[in-house]
Amino acid sequence: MAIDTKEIILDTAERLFAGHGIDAVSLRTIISEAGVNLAAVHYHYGSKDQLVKEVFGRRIRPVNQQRLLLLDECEARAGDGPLPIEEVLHALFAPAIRLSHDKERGHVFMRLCGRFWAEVSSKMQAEFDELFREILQRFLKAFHRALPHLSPKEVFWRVHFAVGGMVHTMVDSDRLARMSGGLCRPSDVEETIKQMVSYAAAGFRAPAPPPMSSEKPPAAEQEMVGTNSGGQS
Amino acid sequence: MAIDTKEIILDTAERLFAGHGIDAVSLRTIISEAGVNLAAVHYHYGSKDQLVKEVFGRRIRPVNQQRLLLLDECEARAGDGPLPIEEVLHALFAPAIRLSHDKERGHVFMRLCGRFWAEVSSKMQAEFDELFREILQRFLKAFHRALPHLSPKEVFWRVHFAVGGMVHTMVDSDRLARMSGGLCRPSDVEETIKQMVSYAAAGFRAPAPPPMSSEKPPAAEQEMVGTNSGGQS
DNA sequence: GTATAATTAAAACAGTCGATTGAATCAATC
DNA sequence: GATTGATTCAATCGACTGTTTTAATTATAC
Repeated sequence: MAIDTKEIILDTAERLFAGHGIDAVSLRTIISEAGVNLAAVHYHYGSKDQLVKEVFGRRIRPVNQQRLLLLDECEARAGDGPLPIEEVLHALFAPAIRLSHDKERGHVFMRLCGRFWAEVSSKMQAEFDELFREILQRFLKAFHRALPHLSPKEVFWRVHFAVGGMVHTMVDSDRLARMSGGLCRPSDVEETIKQMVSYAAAGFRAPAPPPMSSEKPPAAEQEMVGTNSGGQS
Repeated sequence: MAIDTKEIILDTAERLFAGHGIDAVSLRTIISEAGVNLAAVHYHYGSKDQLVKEVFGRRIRPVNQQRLLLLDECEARAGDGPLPIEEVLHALFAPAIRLSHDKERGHVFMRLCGRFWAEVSSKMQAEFDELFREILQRFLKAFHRALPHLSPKEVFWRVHFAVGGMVHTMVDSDRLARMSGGLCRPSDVEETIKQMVSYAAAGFRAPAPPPMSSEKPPAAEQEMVGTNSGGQS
């Protein structure tokens, strides 16, 4: 009867997971909302965990592909020169944030992704990490190429903060819109991306905080920023 | 025979919530670990929700008090002059992060706080917001005083990103330590605070992104997508 | 038509959940 | 010692969980 039971389950689960969290949504809530039978979930997906994984994987796979694609293009443009930090950050942020308008229910994905990041069961944590390992490695190198004067430690810290801002935007953008009284409009994707890139780029360019006690002499802080191969402004 | 059943429940719940999440930890897990009776939880706290609220409130109240205290001192030092952005950020970050060393189980609180932020039930969301309303208002004004050239919208966005970095550090610092192969040491509180302040201060000082070519007017909001049962409206 | 497989439906499984009960225990006061 | 109030105990409640089973239905091929 239904157009495609399998897909209806996936769509409904995605919407409910995003709205209320994974643990808070039971299979019965999903099948009730979707108008299908309970056994259909296990018939098509085997278990709730696998359903959860598929709900997430369906969205994140194209996102990560596009991230790598944008990074490839960025590296191609840069040639042997340094990578513009804004472009690297844009390649990291834009595919995830932009998905919120590519699909009609895209804004659902934003909250969904954040939920997964904070709520995924420890059993699935390993698979979850694996989904992002390649992305992390590629972008770590890219950030190092963009800001060679930063030590690997600083790069790790700042990637961490950048991801934090991204995840927080995905999970909590509703609160931002509410608290700002509508001044900030997270539903405006391109504006959101610009804000994220602008803030994170400045954060990445911040001078490294002075070492606490040992190691790392400040050395000559000769900034290599300012001359790149591209003529764009 | 226990020293203080009420407190043992609180401590155990805090530790388990921080480690596995709120929904994932049942009262029976808590009372089993704490060595108390199940009814004791309801006797002392009434319900799981209230236990959750107390677990969080016990830690966050002194943190927010100290935040306001540090902000007061910062404002007193500044007199009528502008507030140093680093000091404002320090007042926001340090009490929460530093708690991780004030108490033995402090690092537990960091993960706990992040869990609450992302996982608190929608029913408790209002009370949760209320806990931070005063803090938000005070710090919004402080940030505006520190960087008067920023529009309120920019301030909101950047507070959002700063909080995101903080929350992410609380939730996911384990992953940072693991992924960086020990290069980053989130257990080093002062170093962590320095990294956070350095990154966020630069982000706050970033030039505002140029306004979009076509500033979206708040025209027609996007309607709910999906098939509904033809409800006329 | 029947045979065969894919899919859906209804019911029950075994387990956990938060919450409640009423009796048992304890400490302090009279 | 008896009384009172606070606390803890074991047992149980009804509801809900993910999962499985078995039967009915549908679609497709013979």
